[in-house]
Amino acid sequence: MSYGEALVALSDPTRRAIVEALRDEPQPVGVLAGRFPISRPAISQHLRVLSDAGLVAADRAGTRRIYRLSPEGIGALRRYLDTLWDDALQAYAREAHALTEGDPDA
Amino acid sequence: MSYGEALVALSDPTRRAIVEALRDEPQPVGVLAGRFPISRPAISQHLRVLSDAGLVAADRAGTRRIYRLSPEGIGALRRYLDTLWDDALQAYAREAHALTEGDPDA
DNA sequence: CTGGAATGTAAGCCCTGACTTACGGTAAGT
DNA sequence: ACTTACCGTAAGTCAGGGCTTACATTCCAG
Repeated sequence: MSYGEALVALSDPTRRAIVEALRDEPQPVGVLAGRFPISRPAISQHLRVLSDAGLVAADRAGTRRIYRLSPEGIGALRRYLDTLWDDALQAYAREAHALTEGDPDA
Repeated sequence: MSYGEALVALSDPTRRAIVEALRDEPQPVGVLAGRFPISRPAISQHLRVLSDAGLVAADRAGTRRIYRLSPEGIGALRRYLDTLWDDALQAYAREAHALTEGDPDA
């Protein structure tokens, strides 16, 4: 049950933008920082949060660290939402049934 | 593209707990507030955020408001994560391919 | 129509977290 | 070995959001 960290990580718009940037291709921190109006350390801190949530991962290439999307955290979040989706549909179905049938409890 | 609001809404642990409580069955605000160690107005504020994100919806029953899960926001978030999942798998496949083949670019 | 129950809203406090600058550490180049 | 590039970490600042109390609103009961 680690989807909580992933949700916190993706709640920040800057971190979502970082994820969006990594959708195209893996990128080192410096290049990534160049795409945003904030400092490089701030990007590093965001990458730390995203990494802890299992949403991104880094591959070392000399002194550089190439970050890429990681299926780990994304998959966990996806599985959680799938079950939540099922429950939401059941609630919706009961609602529709109650309205058409006029049956308040069963 | 309203999954941003949903992510912000679900980033709070109390709001996630409210969603979990609503998975069992729709509940009025008062009953819902009884399950948490915070005040009732705080619950109302959380429900407001969840409602704006399309994660929950309310049905009026007299002076009560019965809240339930709503497929709207959950579905939007699910669709976004599906596409992100695909891109993450592609990145992972390229990574594995590069390692086994030793081909750094193509 | 008056009383009370159930809920949303307003104003204010306080703490978490996002950002900055400064610094430390590691790897490549000469 | 020295320098330079690239990156993570530490400490401090400041705005945003979650919580509370107080108030406004709506609906049913009598």
